Amino acid sequence: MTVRIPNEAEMDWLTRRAVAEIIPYGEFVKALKSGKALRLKMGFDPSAPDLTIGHAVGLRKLRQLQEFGHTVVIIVGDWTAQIGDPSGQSKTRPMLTAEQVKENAETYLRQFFKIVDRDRCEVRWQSEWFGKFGLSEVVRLAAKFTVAQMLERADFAERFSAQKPVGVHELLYPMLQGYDSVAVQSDVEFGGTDQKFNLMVGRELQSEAGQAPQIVFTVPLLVGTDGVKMSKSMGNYIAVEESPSEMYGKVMSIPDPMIAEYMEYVTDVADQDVAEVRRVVEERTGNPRDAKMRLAREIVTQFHDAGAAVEAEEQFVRTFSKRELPEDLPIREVSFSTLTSEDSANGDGVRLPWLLTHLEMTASASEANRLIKQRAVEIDGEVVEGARAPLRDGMVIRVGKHRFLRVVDADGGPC
RNA sequence: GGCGGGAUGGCAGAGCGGUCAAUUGCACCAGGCUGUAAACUUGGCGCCCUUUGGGCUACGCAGGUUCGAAUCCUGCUCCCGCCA
Repeated sequence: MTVRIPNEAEMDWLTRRAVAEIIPYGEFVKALKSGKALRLKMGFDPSAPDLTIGHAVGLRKLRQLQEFGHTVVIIVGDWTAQIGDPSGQSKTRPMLTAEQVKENAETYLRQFFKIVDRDRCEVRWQSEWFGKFGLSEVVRLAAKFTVAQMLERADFAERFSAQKPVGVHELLYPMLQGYDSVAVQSDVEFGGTDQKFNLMVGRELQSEAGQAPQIVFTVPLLVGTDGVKMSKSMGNYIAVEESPSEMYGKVMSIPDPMIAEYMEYVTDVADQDVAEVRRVVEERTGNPRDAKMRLAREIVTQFHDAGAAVEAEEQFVRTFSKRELPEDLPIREVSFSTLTSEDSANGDGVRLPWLLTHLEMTASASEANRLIKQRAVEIDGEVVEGARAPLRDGMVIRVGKHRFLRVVDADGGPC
């Protein structure tokens, strides 16, 4: 496999766009110019299987470097997953079983290879080396660090001074991750800015082991769709496997000040254009919505394709701007006669709260009741007033802005 | 090992014998306004029902005191801190 040396513009793109920090910067530039195939390490915890476009920031960088002939080494953190990465966590995570880890890892890799080129990637499991580790090795590894060093980590220090628990096993996390670098002989390790400490530990252990210390490459963290840190638990993320229309819609819901940032980090939109968008948003010289629509198209195109992006946009305009029904209205077939008998319907039809809950459009009948009272439920375009409504084959129920359903009679006709 | 503090709805955090399905903030949902932005504003936010009402289940777990307990007592479980 031949390595191509980036020209000046490419070098600039590689080392500046969507980059937080490269330590040491000079080494990295030198390494890219050396013509040597680099081993680009990235680890992941198979604890949270959904990849988000936040992860895509780093993965895109890996992909770009693959195009120049470098090799990605992805580490499946099957041991560290059992600890749970303490980075940015306010509390310790529950440990996972071996089966869960395996399953999660598969899911993760499937998504990972949507961005990263599988042919120029090496998949390594931590158990390859940690499986053979004995207590003496663990002690030897731990002996290389002091408690004070570990407490340099911002999140450990914060938790410690806030009198929140810090598990002893958590101190092991950075060491294990660092040792991975020794095991796979990595040249560069990638991670979010919150990973900096862990990545630096790798450098330390590599020089101890007589290897050239890896270059640390951090990418910025993408904030969530609500403007705060993107995380699974907040539900404010956009998954890479999301459907085109979901993805498009979620992008449209991000706050304006984040548009330029998203563009810079997860798209290839030219720097000048990103700067222009930033200016438009700040100075309010145009409608930021247009910039956001472009961003949404770019993102959908990247994770699906251009056709899907156009379609998602049409769908979006139709449903939300024009308030019409979406084209790909979900359809639910139910037997009207069963519904009628189960609900002891009378001449006025079935009880709506019960029906909505039965159709899983609302979590409970109480919730449905509230929504009806708040005039948030429509049937065939009419706001629902009463508690009962007649069934009609093909009726369209809408709850709030986002929930739609076309109900079709499974009995095949009026009952 | 000793001493002390605590466990309340998604989170934070009030309540300390009845008026508590439980103050408040955040998060969330819905209506209005809009660009599914922000800001603002209104309502809501345990479950079920024939819904200006009724019923059921809930304040770590198990018992007890009482006409009545999230609130008092006993035991258990778990968490946190300090000292050793």
